[in-house]
Amino acid sequence: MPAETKTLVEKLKAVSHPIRLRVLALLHGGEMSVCQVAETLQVPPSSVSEALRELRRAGFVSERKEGRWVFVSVMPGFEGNPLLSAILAEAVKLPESEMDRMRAGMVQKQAVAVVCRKVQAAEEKGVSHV
Amino acid sequence: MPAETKTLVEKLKAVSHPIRLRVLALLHGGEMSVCQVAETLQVPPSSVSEALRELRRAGFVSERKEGRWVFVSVMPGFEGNPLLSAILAEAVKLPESEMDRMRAGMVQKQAVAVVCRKVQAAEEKGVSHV
DNA sequence: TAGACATTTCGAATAATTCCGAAACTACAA
DNA sequence: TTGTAGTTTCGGAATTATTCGAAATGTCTA
Repeated sequence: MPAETKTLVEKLKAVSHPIRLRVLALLHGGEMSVCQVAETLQVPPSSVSEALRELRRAGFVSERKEGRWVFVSVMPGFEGNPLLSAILAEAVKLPESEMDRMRAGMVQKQAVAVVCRKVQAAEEKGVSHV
Repeated sequence: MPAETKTLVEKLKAVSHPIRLRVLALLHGGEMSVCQVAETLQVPPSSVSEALRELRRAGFVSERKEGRWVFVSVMPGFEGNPLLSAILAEAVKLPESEMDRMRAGMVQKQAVAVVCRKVQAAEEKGVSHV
């Protein structure tokens, strides 16, 4: 199997997944830190990290490190990428993406540090992540 | 998990596969029978049938029965579907799609019945399908 | 009707993915 | 330096996907 196919297949695989699609749609609304994404989607940070790894490999998101935080966003220039644009356009229409955006609105009203500490505290009390 | 997500995820999964992508790219060149696709891609008919089932479920191909043959093609009106159009545009660029198109050119010079009998005969002689 | 043919479904072995807690790693802060 | 917070990697059990031959199904033809 030639290398190029694998590349397109891998890109498509990267978005053939509920959480990864939600992450992509969420980032369409703007840059966020990993822990903000985890809090918004109500998913463990390790799962978000793995989702982001795949999306990064596919060339769909980029990252920016700032201190101990990693901020991720949709790859700059995605407007010129018809495949990614089409996927984003569909992904943001999903009902769970709308819910995620609502929750993101609340999350982003708080400082990054506050959000992330909250997640940690909830986990220590045994609050489950659906 | 809401139904709509599953739908988009399922669509993307349907094309996250080397053979299914090749089938889609091949059909972009025009309608073909299942056995013509199998002969062109050098893949067993049962595998092609399964690939087509997924693509049909995703709404990417449609079929037309004519006697004992089933002719499949890219869903009519796909030009108005940005997601499918973007996927097709990438898929037809793949090197193996170019090779498939070359082989398809030879396959289509012959009558459908001839092509399919040939496949059968080859299999009886133990010629392997890569 | 019997037989050939195109296609689909089934079975089952093998491989790949998914998921999340635990542990490791890194940068900051006291 | 010690601790803490954010992130990533690892382990490995559970689930799901892939593959193709064999068998089943429906259609044509002699």
